[in-house]
Amino acid sequence: MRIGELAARAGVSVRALRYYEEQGLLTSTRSASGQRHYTQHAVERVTFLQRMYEAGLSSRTIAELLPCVDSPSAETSDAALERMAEERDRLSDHIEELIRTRDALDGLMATNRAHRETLRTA
Amino acid sequence: MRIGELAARAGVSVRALRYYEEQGLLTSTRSASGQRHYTQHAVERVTFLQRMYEAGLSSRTIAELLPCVDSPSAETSDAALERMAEERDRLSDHIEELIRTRDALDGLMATNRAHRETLRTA
DNA sequence: CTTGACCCTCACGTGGACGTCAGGTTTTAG
DNA sequence: CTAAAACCTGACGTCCACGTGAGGGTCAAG
Repeated sequence: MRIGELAARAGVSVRALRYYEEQGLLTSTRSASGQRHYTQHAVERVTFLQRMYEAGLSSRTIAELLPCVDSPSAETSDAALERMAEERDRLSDHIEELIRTRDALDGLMATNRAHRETLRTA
Repeated sequence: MRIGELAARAGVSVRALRYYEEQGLLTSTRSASGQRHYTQHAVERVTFLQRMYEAGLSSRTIAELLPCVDSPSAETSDAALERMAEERDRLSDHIEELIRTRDALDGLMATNRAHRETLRTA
């Protein structure tokens, strides 16, 4: 498929796909005229990339993880696996922090609603 | 206390505090010479702001929530409370997404380690 | 009374993941 | 065969939470 279709299927912009390639996160074969072509597999690759971005990883960091994704347990993936474990732990900490933040918001909302009840009863 | 001390206590930069004030998220009294002075309460205010930023809220969004924080159940906080509930839900969804991402990373790591075992045994 | 730490207000710089316009080629539908 | 739609490569624009000087007052200590 061409870049427009991949963009539609993966739910991202064409510009984003070109950017991913520029960052070494996504490869494509080129037709004689220079147009990018992708396989079905590219869709899940892009989904994976989106997931990593959402987790707060930078393009550079994602690039460091890719050997681990593409060729499991190759010699070169030693560092990648370590990096992945590192990012996983960072993500885990972040999740816990966000949960505490959600609790804080819940507390604030409860306080407000309690006050509201007080006013209505008075 | 002055701005330097608040920065140290809250663990943020002096620049950040001035920025928060510029965005209407933090107020200060000024001395005759124009220097900012804060009360103890400012420390927790800044901590709250940091928490909101970490949750992915923008300055504008945080500003919309503040009436709810400052004067619980005032007339003006109706919209604020609704906004807060909205952001809480958004945060909750985000947390779940991050957990799925962590699971994905765990799966990748497991696959890699399994391959590694296979290679060692062979 | 001077030195050094701290404070002030502009105001431009930064990094990252794209958005967007320019100017041109290629593919597809009719 | 033609026009629209889709694609290409630069390259500058955007947003946002600050970082970072520039240039100049302020305050406690010696």
